[in-house]
Amino acid sequence: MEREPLGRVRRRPRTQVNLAERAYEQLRTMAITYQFRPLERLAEADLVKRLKVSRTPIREALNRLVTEGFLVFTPNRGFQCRPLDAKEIFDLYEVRRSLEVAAARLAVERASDAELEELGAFLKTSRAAPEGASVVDLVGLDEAFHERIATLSRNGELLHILRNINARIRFCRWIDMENGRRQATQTEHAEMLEALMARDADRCAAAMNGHITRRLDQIVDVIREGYARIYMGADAARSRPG
Amino acid sequence: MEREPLGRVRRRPRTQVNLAERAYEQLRTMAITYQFRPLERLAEADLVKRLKVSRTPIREALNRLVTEGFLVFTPNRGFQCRPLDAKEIFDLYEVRRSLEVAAARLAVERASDAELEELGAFLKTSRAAPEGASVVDLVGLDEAFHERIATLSRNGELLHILRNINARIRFCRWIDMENGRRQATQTEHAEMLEALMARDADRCAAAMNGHITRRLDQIVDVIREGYARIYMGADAARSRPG
DNA sequence: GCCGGCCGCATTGTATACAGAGACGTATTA
DNA sequence: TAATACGTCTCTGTATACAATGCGGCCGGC
Repeated sequence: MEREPLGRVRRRPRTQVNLAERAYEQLRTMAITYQFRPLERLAEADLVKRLKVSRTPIREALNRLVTEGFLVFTPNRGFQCRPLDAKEIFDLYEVRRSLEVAAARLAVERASDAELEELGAFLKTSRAAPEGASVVDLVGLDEAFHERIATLSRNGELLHILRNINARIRFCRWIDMENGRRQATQTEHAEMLEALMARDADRCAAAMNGHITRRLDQIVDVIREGYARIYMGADAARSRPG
Repeated sequence: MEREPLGRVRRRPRTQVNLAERAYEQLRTMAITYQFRPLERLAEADLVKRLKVSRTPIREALNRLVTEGFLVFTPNRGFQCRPLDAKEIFDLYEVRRSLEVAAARLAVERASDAELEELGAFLKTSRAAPEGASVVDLVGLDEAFHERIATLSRNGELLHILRNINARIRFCRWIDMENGRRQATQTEHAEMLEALMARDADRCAAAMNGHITRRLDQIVDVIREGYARIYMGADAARSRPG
């Protein structure tokens, strides 16, 4: 009866994408940045009010975040923010190391020369990021470099797992980057690129291994700092007192 | 009014565990064994009838299986069985290899002598499994050996990821094991144990690497066989025509 | 006869109602 | 005063109703 001519925009703006998907992305961001306090209980009714959708999509999103390791779940008690656990972060770094070392070796075999050129170009532009760039941006560039190598490994499953791990340890990487890691990161990335271009798998794997192991060695300090941030204020994850 | 003395069993058997959890386990088993045809659409209404629970717990289970890689999901079209994809299985084997090699190295460092003794005992009893043992049982023993090493790496995240991968490639391992892999498996496991006990990380890593790489080399054939099984009948995954 | 659009049905997406479990406070008793 | 038991209340678990989407069949036009 009130049909419209084709090509017209739909009357109601329409969600256009799942409410569950949107809820997932919002909650995921909050979890990554520790906007929930560790072990804080996430009452579904509260989230209904905050996200303005019903419990169904919210539960769907929460469940997904549990299987991805961002939240924990107890039957009949609901969902909680995961604790910031030193052992867990340590384990994740260790897994990340083994995956990225493998990715480096595979990339040496499988990446084309053109792709390595492009990786070099990316490294160059990222070096050009301003001195005062935010840690969020710097970690973004760092992650991007590593994920590019993983992409060049031509192993989709490896990349997928690595992305999940990266999201889970991102908070710690922000803190680590604040401690003036930028210079060392750049140098070590350059070494990896060189090894890739030289098609030297052993050298590339060793560079990657050392690169990540050095971060791993400082986890305990980073975690301690992380606790301070989380309990200092909601936005502590993002900004550094200037 | 009808209260009971302590220590008595509850009157109603009670579900005792989430319907969602049970639905998850049932559907997961079906997915692992390819009781759904690749790309078969899983209509929620059908599953309601089959599992005798409402759509809510079923959707929860299905969503979980998507994030774990057992199903695929398309918005407004629902859930499908994942395709049996050679590249995906290949990638999973590659990831598995890198994780298990890392686990082997870590286990060399971290496992106690007593734990290695126990691993040896396990290997001995598994060797005693009868000649006519089912492939399901044999693969179970194989997986158990590998997961024990992962446990000895003391890295919970690594173990968790490995378990997921094992479930996703289990179907292929059944087929591989049918092709008379038992003897080689036993020998190679023994070699790994020896290297562990000698506390020789390089040798242990090399043994693990070779062990898994040999399986990887045959993936294509295994997948071809897998397709035949899936399309031959529901129970094809389990039994081998004598 | 073939192509395109329209309509109806089947299926998914979301909200909500209701039931059950657990937590907390209070009152009662030893 | 302390411990316990009970009742209430909040929150989660599940079912179901309703909305919206997409697919397939049917009809009409070319």
